[in-house]
Amino acid sequence: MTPSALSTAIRACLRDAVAAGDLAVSVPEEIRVERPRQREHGDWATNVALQLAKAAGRPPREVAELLAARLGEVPGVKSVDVAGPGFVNITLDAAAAGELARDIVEAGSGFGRTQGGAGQRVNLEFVSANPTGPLHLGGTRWAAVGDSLARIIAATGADVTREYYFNDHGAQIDRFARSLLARARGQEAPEDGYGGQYIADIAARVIADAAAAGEPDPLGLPEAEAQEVFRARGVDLMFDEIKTSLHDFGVDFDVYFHENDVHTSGAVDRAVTRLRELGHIDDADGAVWLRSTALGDDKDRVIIKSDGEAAYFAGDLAYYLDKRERGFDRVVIMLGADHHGYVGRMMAMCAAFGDTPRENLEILIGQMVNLVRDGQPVRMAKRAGTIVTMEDLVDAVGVDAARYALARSSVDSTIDIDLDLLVKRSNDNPVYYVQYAHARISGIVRNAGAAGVAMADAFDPALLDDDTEAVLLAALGEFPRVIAQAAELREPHRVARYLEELAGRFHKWYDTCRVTPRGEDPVTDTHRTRLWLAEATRTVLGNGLDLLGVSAPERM
RNA sequence: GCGCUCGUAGCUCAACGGAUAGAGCAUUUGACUACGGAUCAAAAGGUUGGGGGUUCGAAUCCCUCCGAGCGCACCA
Repeated sequence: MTPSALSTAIRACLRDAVAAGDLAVSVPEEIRVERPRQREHGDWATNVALQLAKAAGRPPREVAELLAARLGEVPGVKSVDVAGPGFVNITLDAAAAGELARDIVEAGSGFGRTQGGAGQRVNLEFVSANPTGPLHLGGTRWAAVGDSLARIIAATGADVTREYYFNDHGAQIDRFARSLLARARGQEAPEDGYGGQYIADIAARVIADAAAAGEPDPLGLPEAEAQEVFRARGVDLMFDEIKTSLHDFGVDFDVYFHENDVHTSGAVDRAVTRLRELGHIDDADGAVWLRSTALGDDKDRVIIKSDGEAAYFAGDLAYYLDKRERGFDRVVIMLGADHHGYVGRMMAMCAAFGDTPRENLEILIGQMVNLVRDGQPVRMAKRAGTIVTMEDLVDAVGVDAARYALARSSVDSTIDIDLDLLVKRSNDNPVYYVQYAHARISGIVRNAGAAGVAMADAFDPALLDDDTEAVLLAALGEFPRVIAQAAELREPHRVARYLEELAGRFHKWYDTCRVTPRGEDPVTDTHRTRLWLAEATRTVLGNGLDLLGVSAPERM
């Protein structure tokens, strides 16, 4: 019996109680069924009695008793207990619980997918790092978390587009170009420019590419033209490098949106016109302003500067409108904590367009990644060239370990990465624990074939009566809800944490229950049925790892 | 000064407002005739930064103080 089936049964019991006049409350639409922390409390528990007690005007325990009496009659329910202030603890028949193993195997890669997000069109923007240098650890975190989140939201039936806002317009790109040019001439990076080996590499490639194409040496051009060559070619090379790094990291975007486009296409003008019609524009001091204070922002924002140039924020306006016009009803943007100051104006903009903040536009703020060496924080600086890049991290621990380590923590917490420690003791990463469980089951399945244990010969869920099996089955049954919750809360780390727990349940079960007979012992239906459970576990581990963009190895 | 985010075991981190706050690493002790020991069993480790409040119940919500990070441009 699945948690959702149990939840439905509980609702039916409560309605019966109301119909019989035993209880005077309105039955909630959704009843939470959760796994108790303590195993002794049964397979599942609900606190619905505690929640209904006040409305019913009865002590919680009395409501719980009413529910327990009816629930005990439901087929598949073995026993029901009332505990503590009014929790209802439920234990299922082994057979009813064990059916889940077959359901999972039959659902295969589809197990865990739901339809709660069906019909939603979600645009998820993440990374969006400027093409002035390679991706650093912060961008790497958003790549891992954002891509996983995209997979998770898609698993709830929503249509998800991954998008990268490519900032190829403005002053920092000019600084990047000047830095390249300076390096190509053998000079120091400008005061406000960028340093590091990659600048030298790219500068050299710009010159080499020009020579290969039979173009004049950029260094021989007049200053402005030379800088333009280094700007255009340098940005392209840098961006290709970023794309390649992301691809190697298992992250591919559906749309790379160029900031330049909103400025050249007239999109900014259209957005301003629209806002003017809606009455949110002020003209003052020769500039055009969004009157965002009226919509909750700290201060009004300049859109068009008094020199006639569009402010950076103008691009945001046009870009948001563009996403909405492309049909996305949910625009989600992941930003680092250093950009949290944008939230106010972005939400005000959303409201100005007549949309609903936090519904049509969501901004997820993630905390920073600190680089640590010998227990001491190391500051990363592009100019000094002391950045640790995505490729450094991947070189140190590999894609799987890197993605997992970054995705298993809530983005609300800053995380510390000690590269030296990771290289030395890469087995610290819990990803190996989860992957090992998957590989171990794969080994079992290989051995089972050789030992003559075949799933096709039998499936008798009542034989899954060991305590470790009840615990494992309960964990397996939670998978769809874990995904749904991770999607709803935008918290991919829940999937990782769940997998660690599931792997733990599996390892404990493995220690207690054999799938293939020992020595010359005969093959029984118990072995065959356990093979179903092993396969079900492997399915869920594999599906879960896939949501994190981590491989599920058959051997390690 | 104002604002946002955060403060949980020695370390890195979990915990829809729920029961005795949990894992991993590190430490200590067991299980190697092992379906893969990258495992399992057990011990130890906490006033959830301090103090108030809300309620059947608070790490979680509210107030306040302390501490940390990050923001507060007609820069991008």
